Amino acid sequence: MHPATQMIREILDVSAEFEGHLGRELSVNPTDLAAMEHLIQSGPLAPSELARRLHITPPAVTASVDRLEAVGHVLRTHDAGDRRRIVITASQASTAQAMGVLMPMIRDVDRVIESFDADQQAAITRYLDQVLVAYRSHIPSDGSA
Amino acid sequence: MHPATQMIREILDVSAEFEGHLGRELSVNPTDLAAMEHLIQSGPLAPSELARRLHITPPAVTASVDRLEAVGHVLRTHDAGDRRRIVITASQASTAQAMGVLMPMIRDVDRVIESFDADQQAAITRYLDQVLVAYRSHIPSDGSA
DNA sequence: ATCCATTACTTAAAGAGGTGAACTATTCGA
DNA sequence: TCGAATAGTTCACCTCTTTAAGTAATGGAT
Repeated sequence: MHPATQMIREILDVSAEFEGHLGRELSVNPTDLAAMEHLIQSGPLAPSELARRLHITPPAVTASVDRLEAVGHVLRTHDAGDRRRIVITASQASTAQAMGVLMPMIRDVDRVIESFDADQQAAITRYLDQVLVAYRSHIPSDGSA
Repeated sequence: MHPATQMIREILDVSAEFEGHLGRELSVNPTDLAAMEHLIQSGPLAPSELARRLHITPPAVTASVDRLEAVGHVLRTHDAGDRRRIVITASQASTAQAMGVLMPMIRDVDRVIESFDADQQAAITRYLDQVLVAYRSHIPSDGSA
């Protein structure tokens, strides 16, 4: 196995550790953390959308949002137009708290590539893109339809 | 966020999907899959070592090994020298089954870097190494002692 | 040589989180 | 306006995990 391939695997491990750290920081379980990440990344979302993204069922989302709401991490609001619909919003304070952990890490990772010249940066970007392609080619395309 | 940084994040997502695929292939839950991966990667391990690596408690390992043993994925053997100790070994057939999914993916990812010239390969490798360093610098060094 | 503390794993009871099925409220097309 | 569809929730049940207690084996101190 090429050192680069091995390092990608190590990045996966380190990333998992980082998630654990962030989860402890916000005092939430992995599912609730994943929900928070989507809400912070994408803005307010419907429970059904969270269910789709987290690969869990609607009742599990209800439970997750209950937990997050109880500790003030998110807010439930009813959609004005369609009163069946609920919108989940990450609280400002919790978003800031998560950002406080995420941003410095992202900034540092982002900074790494800047120390390479344009040609090297292009190579790195193309490499990552092709790794992504290779990875994806080994995942059966869902088939849930 | 630089495209490269964004792609690393996407690799994390795709990798998670791939894990799901492998788990379905072996018909095991995420915990049991993680155990299998360690056993395949590192060879026979003690339950206590699995507990340490998977960040779960010894009873959870007992349960996991019970499940894996029941479907023939692993074998429990008593250590000859110290009869308190147990050694868990991944079965030959299950290892081959997992390899059948893993190897083609690893091979393809490994192949990606070969299409770059020596200078670019060095840049890619150094980039990944520094990303790893950056990532690690944002993880509190355990502190469980 | 024999205790007693320690180590390694398991069993047991209880808790957290997930799913499928059924329920409630709301919207929308015939 | 009424039946079907949609969105979210409640309910019962199941799986997996943890803490606490139990069992077996080892090993150092006497």
